[in-house]
Amino acid sequence: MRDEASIVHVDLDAFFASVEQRDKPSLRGRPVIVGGTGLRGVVSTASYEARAYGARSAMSTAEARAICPAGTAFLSPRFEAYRASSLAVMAVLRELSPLVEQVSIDEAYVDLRGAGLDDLSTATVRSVLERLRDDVAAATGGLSVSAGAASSKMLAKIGSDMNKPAGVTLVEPGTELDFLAPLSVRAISGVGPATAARLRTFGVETVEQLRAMTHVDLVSIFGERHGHALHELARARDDRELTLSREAKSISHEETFERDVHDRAVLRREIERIAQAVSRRCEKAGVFGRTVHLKVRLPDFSSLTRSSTSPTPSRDADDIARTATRLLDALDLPQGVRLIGVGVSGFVTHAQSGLFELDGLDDVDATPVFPEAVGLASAPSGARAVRAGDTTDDLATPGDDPADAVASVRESVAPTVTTRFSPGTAPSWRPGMDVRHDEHGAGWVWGSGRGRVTVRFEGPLTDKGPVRTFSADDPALHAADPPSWSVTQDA
DNA sequence: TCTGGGGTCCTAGGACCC
DNA sequence: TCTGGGGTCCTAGGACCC
Repeated sequence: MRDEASIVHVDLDAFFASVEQRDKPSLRGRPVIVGGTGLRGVVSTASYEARAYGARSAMSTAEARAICPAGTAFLSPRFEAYRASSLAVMAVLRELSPLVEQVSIDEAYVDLRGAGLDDLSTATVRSVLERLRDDVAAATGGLSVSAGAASSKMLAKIGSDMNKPAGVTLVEPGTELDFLAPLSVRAISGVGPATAARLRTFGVETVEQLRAMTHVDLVSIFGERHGHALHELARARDDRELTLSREAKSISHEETFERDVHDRAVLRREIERIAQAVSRRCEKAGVFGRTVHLKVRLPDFSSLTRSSTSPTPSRDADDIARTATRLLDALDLPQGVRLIGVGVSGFVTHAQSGLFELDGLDDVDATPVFPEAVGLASAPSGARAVRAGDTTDDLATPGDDPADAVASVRESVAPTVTTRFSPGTAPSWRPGMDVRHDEHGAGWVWGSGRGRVTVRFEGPLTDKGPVRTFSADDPALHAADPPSWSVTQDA
């Protein structure tokens, strides 16, 4: 917590609806709802006229239709228009101070310590807020913002919400504890419906009451991080600085069906479509992901998530769809599906560089090598790159033993050789490489690490999942008869 | 009137390593 | 032969935010 009110939170009022009213004069003064307009749509933003009838964000559009009068406009969002206005607002903020944290399309923090002001007295800060409100209106054709200034992020945010719309609130330094005391615990960042309900069971509804709970109790009820945060924030202790830039950690897309879907062919087609959208966005962001996520929401609104991490980063739509479909196929879905979503995380900025993180170069000898093995790795500049689809023969200098070639490539550049197996024909088995669980279908063998062999199967191997690891001295690996597996090209 | 879509962060358990 | 504790990675689920 600072000793001056130099953190500002800026929040656009009824943003989406206000943009619509600005752009279409016929909507001004009328109730406007922006959001999903389908059977299962929800309200993103309700104009203040619509709020007068009880419409709220996150309410189902069906309910909003029931309570709003005839003449209410129900509009689908126009994100391009909102983004343009958002950019204009952020530019105004950056003009004031370069220290801006954009939280969402309609919200940002500004650190006035970067504004080059002569002083940070409450009088100065108040006039800065008022000018900011006018500058935003001028830059956006009349959009209205509310702003709060305080000694911390939490209090600035609470402040910006207190006098909406177009209100400016300054929490005077020194008054933080009194300001916070009578507020609902919901005012504290990180207290949502579940935490509030839990606190209510202890008779705690206000921040003042929350302060009476001990640190020990809060941590034991809510866990280390959350419990500690509650204890500190209730006392207005908040030293969070602005996060000026942030890199995306995941990219996902999901869609709710108008009616629950029971047909798996429909689900698979939807996964393909969504994977294409996710793939395009990864491309735009310049990232490749190692983990693919599948999300399924059931008709009872419960949801299932499954994920799969591969040593090989990718953003290829077919790769993503294949993995997500495999995860889907392992689910039993007798009730049908309400929503399906696909996401990617574990980003790297270059395809396949993740392999270097997967496996060190210190255990080459422990790695079984097949002449047919397909290398999947990339090399630092100057070294021989091993591409997907390379075989060990490709890696070998003519006349050399391919196994030596792979070993040398591994030593110099490629930490891992991935080999795909399928059951059937003549085995290329050797000690240390047992894949005798052939009743479970095809799998990948990672010849990785310290005398161990890791096998990842396409489907669930056991109820514990698709991975099994064998240690080098596992008797199964040294059994007399080799299992019937053969190596095939991993396209 | 039934509940969107985009994210982030945390927890807990298991596997594995040291 | 038994025992321990910390750290990392992965997975699943849940809370929260806008």
